[in-house]
Amino acid sequence: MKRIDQVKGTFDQDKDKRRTAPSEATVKRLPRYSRYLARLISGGTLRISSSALAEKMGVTASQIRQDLACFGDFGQQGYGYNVRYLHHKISRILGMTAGHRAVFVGMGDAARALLASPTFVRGDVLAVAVFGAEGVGEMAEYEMDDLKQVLPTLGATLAVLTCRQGAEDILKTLADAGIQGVLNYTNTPLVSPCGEMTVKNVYLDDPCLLLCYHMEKAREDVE
Amino acid sequence: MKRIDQVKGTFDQDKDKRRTAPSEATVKRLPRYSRYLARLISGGTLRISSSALAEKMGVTASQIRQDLACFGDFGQQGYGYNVRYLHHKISRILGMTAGHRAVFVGMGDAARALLASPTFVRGDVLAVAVFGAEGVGEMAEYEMDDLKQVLPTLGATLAVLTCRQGAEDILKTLADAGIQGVLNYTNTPLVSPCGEMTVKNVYLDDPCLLLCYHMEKAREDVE
DNA sequence: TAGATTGTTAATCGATTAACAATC
DNA sequence: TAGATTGTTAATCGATTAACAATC
Repeated sequence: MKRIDQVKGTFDQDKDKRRTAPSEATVKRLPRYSRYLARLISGGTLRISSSALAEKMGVTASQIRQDLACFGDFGQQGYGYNVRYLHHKISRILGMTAGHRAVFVGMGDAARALLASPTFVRGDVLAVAVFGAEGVGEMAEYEMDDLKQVLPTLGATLAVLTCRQGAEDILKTLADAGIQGVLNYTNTPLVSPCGEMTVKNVYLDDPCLLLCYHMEKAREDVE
Repeated sequence: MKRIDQVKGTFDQDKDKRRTAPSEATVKRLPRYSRYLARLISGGTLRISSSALAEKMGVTASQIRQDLACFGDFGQQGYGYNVRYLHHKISRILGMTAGHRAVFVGMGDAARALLASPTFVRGDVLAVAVFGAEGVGEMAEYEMDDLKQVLPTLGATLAVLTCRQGAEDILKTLADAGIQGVLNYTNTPLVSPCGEMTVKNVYLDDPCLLLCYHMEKAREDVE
């Protein structure tokens, strides 16, 4: 990476400018920005300043600008940010324009809930098939045993796991088939078996635990 | 707080020792620690050192000790931490011993998934009733219209929202009935109407968006 | 042009890590 | 006692905020 830039020399310096790499904290804020911008779009708002956005997001204007500047120059001095353009850019950064196709292994409640979320309803990620359970909507349905055979034909990039058992074996099969991302709602924490695959373990009661902590604290603060 | 301590003077200094307040980052790690400790308990492990725990959690031993030291002295020099004791302490910190009772407003897929999570299965939080939908397990069922009337009789501390509409009005009713915490799985972001209530908006597709971002990045890193 | 607001640099703040005395 | 490992203090690192020149 460094070497390529050195070869390119100063010529590309202004186009392909060196930016500070986004921190994980920055990345985690992007979905919230994206959601709010989507609201603004449906509300017909055309432009927004970093300070207006900051107020709505409960952060500082500086932080908004810093966060966005990691990825590019999306705004315009004296004007602010074009809502549609910014939303589009963030969608792109979040990989929502990559044409992801998802397969579901099992169809637990978490999977159903995910299918009802904006990302799937809008079709940013497309649900193409389900294995070992009844599908929802237009998804193709397959037996669990057909996973290995059918998977390579689906052009899927990510998988959603809500199966009751065998998650480890299934993960291996998914990796072999070139699946690049796995959302694991199973109670078995999984570790990616190879560098080409990213695995995210989701713990549905986490928000509940954090809520309870904050409730506890709120009570203490009163005392 | 400060004034009370000043009145107490140095007498209580060692008992009620001044600790650094836990950061939000620290709090967010607690559920993971708790989950892993629960696993160790069922596996029969009696003690664990900060360095062993750190390795499993993918953090440093320093961080483990700092995180825990915010809340108390849970370990013992030369020994490490007693697994059961530490798990119990973290449960307590996370408010899991507070006897929380939850009511469900609606019974969407997210609510169902939550009911199947360890927190509810273990009974750390008790599901007592559902309004406007069919219940699961032992929950009492009520019409949505009965919310205002029945709520005060249930002794509920928190509410889980998966209703299709009217979330804002319902929130008001919940607040009036003294509900202290709300998990909102609705697509309408909610803001707490009063200081006694903590509201947590949950966005189910967030993990999916972050996964897609990391997939994108993983691909770029290869190039 | 004047006003507004960005992208960016420097200053501050907070969180993580390293180191070590205390002590089981 | 010797070895292990904590709780804690100091050093480092990174993220947030403030400030401002660039510029639309």
